[in-house]
Amino acid sequence: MSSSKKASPKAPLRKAAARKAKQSGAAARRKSAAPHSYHHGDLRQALLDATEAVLLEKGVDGLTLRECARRAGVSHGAPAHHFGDVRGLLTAFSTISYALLDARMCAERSAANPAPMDQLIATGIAYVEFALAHPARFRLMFRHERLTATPSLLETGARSYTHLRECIEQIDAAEGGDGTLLNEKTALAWTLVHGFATLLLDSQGFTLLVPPGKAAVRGFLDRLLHLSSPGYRASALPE
Amino acid sequence: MSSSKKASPKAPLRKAAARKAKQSGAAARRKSAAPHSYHHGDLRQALLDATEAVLLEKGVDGLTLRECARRAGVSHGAPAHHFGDVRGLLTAFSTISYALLDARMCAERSAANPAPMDQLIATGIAYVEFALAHPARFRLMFRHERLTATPSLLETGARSYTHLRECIEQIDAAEGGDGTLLNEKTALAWTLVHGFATLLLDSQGFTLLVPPGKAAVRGFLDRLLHLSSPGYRASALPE
DNA sequence: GCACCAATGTAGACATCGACTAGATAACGC
DNA sequence: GCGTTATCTAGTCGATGTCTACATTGGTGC
Repeated sequence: MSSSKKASPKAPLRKAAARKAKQSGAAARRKSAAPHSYHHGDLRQALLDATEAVLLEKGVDGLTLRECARRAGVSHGAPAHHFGDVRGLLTAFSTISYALLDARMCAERSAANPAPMDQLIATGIAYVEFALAHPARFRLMFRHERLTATPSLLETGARSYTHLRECIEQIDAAEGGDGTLLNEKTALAWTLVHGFATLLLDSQGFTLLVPPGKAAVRGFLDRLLHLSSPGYRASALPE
Repeated sequence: MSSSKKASPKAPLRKAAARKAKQSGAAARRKSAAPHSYHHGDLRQALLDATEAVLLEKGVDGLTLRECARRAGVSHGAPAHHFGDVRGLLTAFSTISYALLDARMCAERSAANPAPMDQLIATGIAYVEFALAHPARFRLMFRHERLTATPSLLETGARSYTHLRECIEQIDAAEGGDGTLLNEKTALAWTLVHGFATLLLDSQGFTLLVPPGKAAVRGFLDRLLHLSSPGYRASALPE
């Protein structure tokens, strides 16, 4: 609080609340060493961090631009210089979220058995577990009314489809398929993982059907995805 | 406009906009024959009608209590007497929407072949076609942050699950099943129809995979649901 | 060094929103 | 008729998104 800087007549509102959130992180990120400089230093990232926090606490509908600005310790007008309007902030946040989902899928596929079906299972599990780990993030990613379809959003958003498509094609090739019905099979796999994730998040009735626990959810989805792959039909259900 | 009633000093704002929306309908619904009575007569229904119109035009996020009041031709505070707050209005609207979905499912099942699998197909098609016919309605039904979990909402909302469950049980019985895995099978069918409907509404990438046209969508979903029913696996995919 | 400029942040204004309140009006039971 | 209750109006409040004018800063060119 003992600032060596000159006392501004307007007394900028860089309050304690700003550093309370990400004390060392946000402060260290600033270009200038002064703790109360007029310029934030990395407001863009601070606003994205605040968005994540607000999204966690209050959901998509509870998020406001002014609240994010408050948490970042800046005035309510500051975000406009980085994101334009609230749609810009949410679009940037969604783009990052899609990239996180892509990274999660890549990691799960790398860790999984290279067999085509195991790759599909890993991809689907990554999709569902991402949704369960980041519910508000996942919901926002499909709220087009509050997003702007920028090229980078569309490109990043298409990657999850690409992962599924690759797995389906590998399965088809491994089974000696002729490449027909790839659209249908991809749509089926996508429908399964998306419907599963969405219902787990948004339908309490559905969760009663699915055994609780992460491992059980994995097993359940595993069975669903096996069902959706023709080559594995015979061993899909024990009945 | 030539009102026989005494001129109120406060000049109520029952403007032309009110009757422009549902001229004969709303006016005829009023208990009193006076076109400009202080009391609306059926404001509750008029607000629900306005909600549907706004939902169609501007989506769930664009819906405003004051806008609904304007379209119904009443002051912004009037809706509170019928729905409490905006959550009350949306909850009532969602409850009606769930009832419409239930009615649609009942109708499709009645019109379909009584064979268990055909019953499931009909139910699933009703689910998806309802979502496509009433996108904003369908999206609102799963936006729990803006709804209140009233008993009637929960009860009405559970009916679509009941339909699916009944079909799955019938299929299991027809196949001489032992009743095991009913939860899994119901979850699978629900996942399919919900994921399919949700992706068709919220993912432009997904729609590219599905052949356009109502009949094609029906056929596509038909195949997906056949896939999900073990007894029909052998004839599911031509490959 | 230094003046200038674009980027960044502050502060205030405005229209609109949801919610609340007090009071006006109408409908209904007695 | 009369009182009670339901319904509706109008005003208010705090909060929000967006816009504008202005302040501050860091860097660029000279």
